Amino acid sequence: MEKYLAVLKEYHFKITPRRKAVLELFLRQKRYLGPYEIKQMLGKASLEVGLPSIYRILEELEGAGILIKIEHSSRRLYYSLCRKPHIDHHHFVCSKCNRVEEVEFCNFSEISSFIEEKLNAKVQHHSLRIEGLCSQCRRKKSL
Amino acid sequence: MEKYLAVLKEYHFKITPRRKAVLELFLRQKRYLGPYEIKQMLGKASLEVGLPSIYRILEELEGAGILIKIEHSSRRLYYSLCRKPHIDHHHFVCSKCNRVEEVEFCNFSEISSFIEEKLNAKVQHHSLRIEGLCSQCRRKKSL
DNA sequence: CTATAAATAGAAATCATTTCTATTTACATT
DNA sequence: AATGTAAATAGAAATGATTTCTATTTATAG
Ligand SMILES: [Mn+2]
Ligand SMILES: [Mn+2]
Ligand SMILES: [Zn+2]
Ligand SMILES: [Zn+2]
Repeated sequence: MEKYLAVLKEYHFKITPRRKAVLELFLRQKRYLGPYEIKQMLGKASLEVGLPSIYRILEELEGAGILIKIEHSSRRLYYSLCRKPHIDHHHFVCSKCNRVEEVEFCNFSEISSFIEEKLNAKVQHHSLRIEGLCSQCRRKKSL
Repeated sequence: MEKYLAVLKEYHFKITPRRKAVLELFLRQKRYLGPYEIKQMLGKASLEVGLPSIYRILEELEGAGILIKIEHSSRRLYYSLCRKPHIDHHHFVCSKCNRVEEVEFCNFSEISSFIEEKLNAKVQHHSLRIEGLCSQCRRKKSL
């Protein structure tokens, strides 16, 4: 937690109860959370936070490299703690239960240089999304 | 065109003026089009088509493998003709002008088996999005 | 030609996200 | 500790892409 508050200070963000509460939530729940879900969880802990504030805080934390965002195929936004900054964050999404897992492995350099040559473009970022059945759903399916 | 109408028949879709008009549009414009843009272009050609119809037709054509969809980071949907069915359709999106180009090259098998082992999951699909500057925007930037 | 299921238009609803503005708060500075 | 100020926030309202609903029209099989 202290580590993250320090990052916030670096970025000249004030340390507010809402920002701390959102951070704590992500530290406790080690998974992807959506804005409304976050509002509800904070509400249960008796901290009412407006949705616009939540959206803003999530964006700020993402900008500071604390959270990573995933645009789910349901077209909703989800965020989770960024365990390792400065590495690629790719995702495996279960097509059955929507669970999201991070994928670190990625051999991208070959594709990247292929594209720069073929399209004469400058590659900046890339993101890989893998869809399939997570271990749980895979098991259920075969029952 | 005949080729695509045959596919529609295969899928038991009726050949209607709207569906033909949408297909013709994609055959003429060799690029990604959004639903509203499509409505406007058809309107100029004096064929009024409701947006719900356009959304439905696009989904149907995608289901039949005629169109491919991209969920743009603007969170809007775009479609373009699928030149080669049964191959991966990955995308390069210009972060400046939003131009979309298809990327066929993809060495995915290594990542796929890594994930299946590591997560004990079953991989079904994958999509790769590369962002950067297209050749035109790259040139402008250096001017 | 007719019957019928599919396709369509248009209005309305949905709903995640964003914008706006008045009020409150963190915290740097006295 | 008190104060001033920019930043943060709530809440209401707007936005806007997409979807739903339903009455009407149409493609096409027989
Ligand atoms: Mn990567
Ligand atoms: Mn691929
Ligand atoms: Zn699952
Ligand atoms: Zn460009």
